[in-house]
Amino acid sequence: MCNDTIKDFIRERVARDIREERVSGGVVTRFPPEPNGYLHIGHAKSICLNFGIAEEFGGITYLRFDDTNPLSESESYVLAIQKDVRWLGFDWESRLTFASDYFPQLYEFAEELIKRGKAFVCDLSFEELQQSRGSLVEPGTVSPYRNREVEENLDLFRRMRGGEFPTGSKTLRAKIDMHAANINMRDPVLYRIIHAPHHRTDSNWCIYPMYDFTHCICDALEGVTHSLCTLEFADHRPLYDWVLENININFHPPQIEFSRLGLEYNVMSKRMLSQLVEKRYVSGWDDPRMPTLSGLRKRGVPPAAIRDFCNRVGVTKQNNNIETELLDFCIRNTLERTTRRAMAVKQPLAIEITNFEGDDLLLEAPWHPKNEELGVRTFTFGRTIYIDRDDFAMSPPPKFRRLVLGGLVRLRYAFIIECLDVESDEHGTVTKVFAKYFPSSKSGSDTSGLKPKGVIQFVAANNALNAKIHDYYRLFDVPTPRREQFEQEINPDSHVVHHGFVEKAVCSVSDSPSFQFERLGYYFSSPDDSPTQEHLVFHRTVPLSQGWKPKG
RNA sequence: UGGGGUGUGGCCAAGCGGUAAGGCAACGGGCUUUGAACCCGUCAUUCGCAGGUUCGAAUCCUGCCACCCCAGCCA
Repeated sequence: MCNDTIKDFIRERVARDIREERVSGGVVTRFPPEPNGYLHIGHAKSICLNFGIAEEFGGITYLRFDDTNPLSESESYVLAIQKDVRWLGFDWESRLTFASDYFPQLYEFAEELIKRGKAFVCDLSFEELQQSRGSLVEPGTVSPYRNREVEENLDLFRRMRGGEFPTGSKTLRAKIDMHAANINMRDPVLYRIIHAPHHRTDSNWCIYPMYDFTHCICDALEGVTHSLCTLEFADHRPLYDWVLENININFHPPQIEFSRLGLEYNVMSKRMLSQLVEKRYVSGWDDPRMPTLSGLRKRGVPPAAIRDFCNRVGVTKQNNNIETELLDFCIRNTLERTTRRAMAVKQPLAIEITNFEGDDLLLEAPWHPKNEELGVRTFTFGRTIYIDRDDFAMSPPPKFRRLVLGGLVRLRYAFIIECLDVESDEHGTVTKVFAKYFPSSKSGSDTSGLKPKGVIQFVAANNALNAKIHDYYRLFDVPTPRREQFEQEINPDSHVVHHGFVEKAVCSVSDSPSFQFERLGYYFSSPDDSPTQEHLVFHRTVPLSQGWKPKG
């Protein structure tokens, strides 16, 4: 974690507001997700910002669901989102709210607007409204219903609420300016008719308020001192302010925008993410390749790593596309000190130790090379052992420091071996290696005087447990997948499964699902995976950083 | 041809008129029974471009250029 005091333009603003006594009752922020999808790492940036600021300045944060559209929202998302926020490490305590909690008040404010002649009921169809809105360069045209009397508007609006009109047949619109350069100000829709049950209010309502009308009022009612949102809402700020200025409400939060998080080789749009799920490119919202919080969790990414990441990327208004290396760094950095080491082979290659006779030897190694508190584990060495295919080469590339025919290598925490011979199949693929070991070279008490160039991990046949090892790679082939063709840019090799072995000792650990398989990476045994008799299951959280790449 | 936002090294990002922080990546070296971790060191004469103001500009002014967002009864 970086311990430096975080500083960005929003925190500076908050600090200044406090200093100049503009926030009398303490800082209040909110995280306002719509329950129509799962949270992703971009949301984490917003969560860390909102909850982080409240923590730092002694304030409070609401978790408020922006549930004004019953057509796309549901209870299951509400639950999933709460789980993710909690997992990330934040607590809203008693401050769980829903925009739908405020439907009665919102309705009253709408009537107030009508009574003040600031809103009218419009009968324009969807297409007509779209037509009359104008374009980016042409002003809109005024609705023929704009001049209805207050009484008529009130009557119509009440009947809309009463369920007299079909879905989509009428809207309540703000009376602002059809000539406004900002399209959001061209008499925007405030309420629409939707005859559909809502996950919280069931069928109590058939009219639902729009985001622009709802969000600012909810912020004000909750006393939000700093309403933080992403840049695409900057154009909505004049409307946010207009609504609050035209109703009788005694609080007016400032809206402050920052840029959303971009992560290379990923997509962050809810639409694209749900496409990946629906079209089965991934196994679900929690697929370990997804940038969702549930996906990251399933991959074994610790929440602290995500928080660290969010703090490191900063908060500005610049468009950004963060390299995945930074996230990987944060993950390794938080896992490094506390994660047990173990040995595993992904693609087993058998070695017969020709000069080994009798029962396996019992050996010992620390769970962590530096953190002694983690203690030690035992494992065995015997006549048959497995190493990774990658750690043996008949024709090694330059600077290869592993096992070669006639060469020496150190088996991690065990002995030095020398490769004597190999056995190959008809394709020339090595199927078995014959080697001799040097009894005097035992780790910790080596008197052999031999100096092998490299060290590789191994698992003795008698100490091996079957393991299904999932390796994950980037989901996309390109740094910035394009909305129009992202399906063609999916990396077909983003998921590789190996049937390998891990040392038995991993089963004796119950307090942590994460291991660093030495020289391979950090792996995670997900509690979601149903345990089977045949094999253990591990997901690669992140590979180790590579100091040497084969093939140069 | 409208409105809003942004331009500092490969990716982020400080900088708020006094002579370019930091992180990641990369590269070089040390250490090493994980080619990991760890430790050293290198990495912007220059801040989108062009003018101007000033003793002095990434910071102020003017003009240009580039990129992102906006025409849901989505949020």
